[in-house]
Amino acid sequence: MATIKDVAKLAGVSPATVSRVLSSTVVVSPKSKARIEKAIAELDFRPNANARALVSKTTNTIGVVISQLADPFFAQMASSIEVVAKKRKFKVLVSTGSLDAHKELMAIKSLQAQRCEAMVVNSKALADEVLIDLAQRIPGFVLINKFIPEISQRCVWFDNVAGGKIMADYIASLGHENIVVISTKERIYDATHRLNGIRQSLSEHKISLPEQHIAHGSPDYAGGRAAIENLIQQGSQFSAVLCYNDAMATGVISALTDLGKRIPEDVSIVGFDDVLLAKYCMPKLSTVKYPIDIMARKATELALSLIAKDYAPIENAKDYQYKPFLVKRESAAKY
Amino acid sequence: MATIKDVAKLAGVSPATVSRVLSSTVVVSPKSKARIEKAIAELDFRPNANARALVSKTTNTIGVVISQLADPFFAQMASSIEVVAKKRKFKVLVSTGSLDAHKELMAIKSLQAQRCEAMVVNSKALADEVLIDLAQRIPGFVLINKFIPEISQRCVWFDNVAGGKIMADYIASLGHENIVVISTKERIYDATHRLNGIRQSLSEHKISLPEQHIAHGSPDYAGGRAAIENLIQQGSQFSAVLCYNDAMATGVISALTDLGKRIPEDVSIVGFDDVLLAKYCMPKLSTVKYPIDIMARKATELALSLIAKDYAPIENAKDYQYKPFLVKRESAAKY
DNA sequence: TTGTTTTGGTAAACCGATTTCATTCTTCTG
DNA sequence: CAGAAGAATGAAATCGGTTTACCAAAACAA
Repeated sequence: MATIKDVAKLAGVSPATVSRVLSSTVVVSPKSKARIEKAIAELDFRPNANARALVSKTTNTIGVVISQLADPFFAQMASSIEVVAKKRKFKVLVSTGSLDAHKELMAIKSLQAQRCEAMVVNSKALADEVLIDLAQRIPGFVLINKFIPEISQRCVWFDNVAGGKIMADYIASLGHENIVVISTKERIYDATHRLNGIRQSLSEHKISLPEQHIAHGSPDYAGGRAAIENLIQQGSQFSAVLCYNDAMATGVISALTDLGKRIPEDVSIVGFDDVLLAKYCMPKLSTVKYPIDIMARKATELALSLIAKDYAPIENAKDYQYKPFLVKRESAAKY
Repeated sequence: MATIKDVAKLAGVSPATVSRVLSSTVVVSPKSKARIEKAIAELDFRPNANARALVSKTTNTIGVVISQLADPFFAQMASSIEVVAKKRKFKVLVSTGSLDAHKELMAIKSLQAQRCEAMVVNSKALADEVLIDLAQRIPGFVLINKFIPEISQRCVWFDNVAGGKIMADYIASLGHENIVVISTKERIYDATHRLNGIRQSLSEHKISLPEQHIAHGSPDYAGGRAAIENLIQQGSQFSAVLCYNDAMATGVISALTDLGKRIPEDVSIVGFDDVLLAKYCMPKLSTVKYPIDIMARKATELALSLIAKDYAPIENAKDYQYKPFLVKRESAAKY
């Protein structure tokens, strides 16, 4: 691939002049400019981004850390980040961290080695102290799924407790009293927060939630199926199922319809997240909205603004909390 | 951030020696090595990937070009690429090209500027000649959704015609004779190929497919709904619907159930792709499998092997064609 | 002891851009 | 027309690593 020197030679000028027309900061005589542009086109010259990064000390790159891309929820997140980044002429480096603290840290360090100036990270496994340390080291570091007081201005987060409350409030308001919860152990923060919200709401409504009414599974279709089947096998009676997420809810629906139950006539089901799936499945899923697209956009803008030269920390250091809301569709009905 | 010189100074050696312990190619005396490693840890030194790329002329980066990340189909593709790349210690740069030829080209050029050595591209809009030219310029360039004879060894592709045939054969074998097709104009290659396959199959079965039995829409839930509603409004009679993809099929299901039709008792529906959704929706979608995960893995391995120093073009230059197969679930039944 | 290897390490060039500083060439002013 | 001011350009330093060529000290052989 041609270098700036090749272009300079072909155009009969010095590399400095070529650089000038590339950045168009200083005036270059029209005739040199024309010759240089011709040479650039002729050689299909494309300035080496690495060389540029080295001298300018900026890469225009944003790093994204998520546990996995295939999950529609994370795909939506990555997509929103990419859209905002592209608008600001930033490139997007994606790195997955699975659910392992070490891998997550490696993913972040790799992005650091690339000199990504901004990072949006969804950390499932790293300890708060590590994240705090990272945030202090990396100017454009933004967390997208949790709130840590020490770095509150870097946190775009979702109120999972409120989400749990909303789903339980809803199902209680429909008159259900025998409720089971399908949770997960894989996304421990989110899951326990949601569960706490559910517990809080149910105790307010004087509805009991015995431990054996809580089942766990992987946070997907199969996990939902398995968990509800377990519950049924051990003889639990229920008229409503509160699920950790929409994918699990579809698993529950499928398991229950296989058993001849009608939804929502026999059993009401509430999901969580409101991914595309929720709108498409049958019956359409009543669920709790997790506005991940808006949050991801916000997180990206925040990360990008943190590294802007004119950035000044906001006086009333606030965090960016997003609230859930109920999306009523067809999977839940009066008892 | 600390540089190699800082480390060298702290450890009391020259940068060259530090570089040696980093790459561990040459032996360094145990005591210098220990001091250097201590200095690296102390300074939290992370070698600048851009500087490395500049001198070593390799970035260990693979670029991914897709039209959009949010679509589960593409998310799966990106995910599979990322998994293989990570295994080979490659970073992943994602760039979306929408459906616009110019934007696609810009996306690719941006990846070139980054000096990505490998690229997996799903091109919806670029002309074949442009792609051929690109493939010849970029050693690790692999196309993932189309076959171009001139660069057949760089094409990982899917036989859409066969896919169309399979779905039509299936529906014909079930005894349906009044068939409508929900297609799209947005993904013109895939769509026309699938349609050709359908036409071929139906004519073999002596089933007619009048033009007014083909409706178009955006390749998603809403597009499927709109298209089938159009068809109904203009009075088409049918017992089976062949859809461009699963998302459209769910739209069709939803529109038809809203009208009181039962699926598959009243109308049979066949989707395409077999994304997660197909398994989750109700009724579960009978569909044609597009093994995008396997294909994406293959494409990535191909791209990576193309740039390996020991790469030798395969003698019997072959392409990498993948075949569809039918996934029978619940949305189609005997007429 | 002297000569030859081997080992461990350094200095300096280089990768491909940007940028500062100096220089040359114009053009304008008095 | 001399001199000053301004416009256009080039030479060279720099960014942070890697690598080559080379050197000194230690180890070994004769």
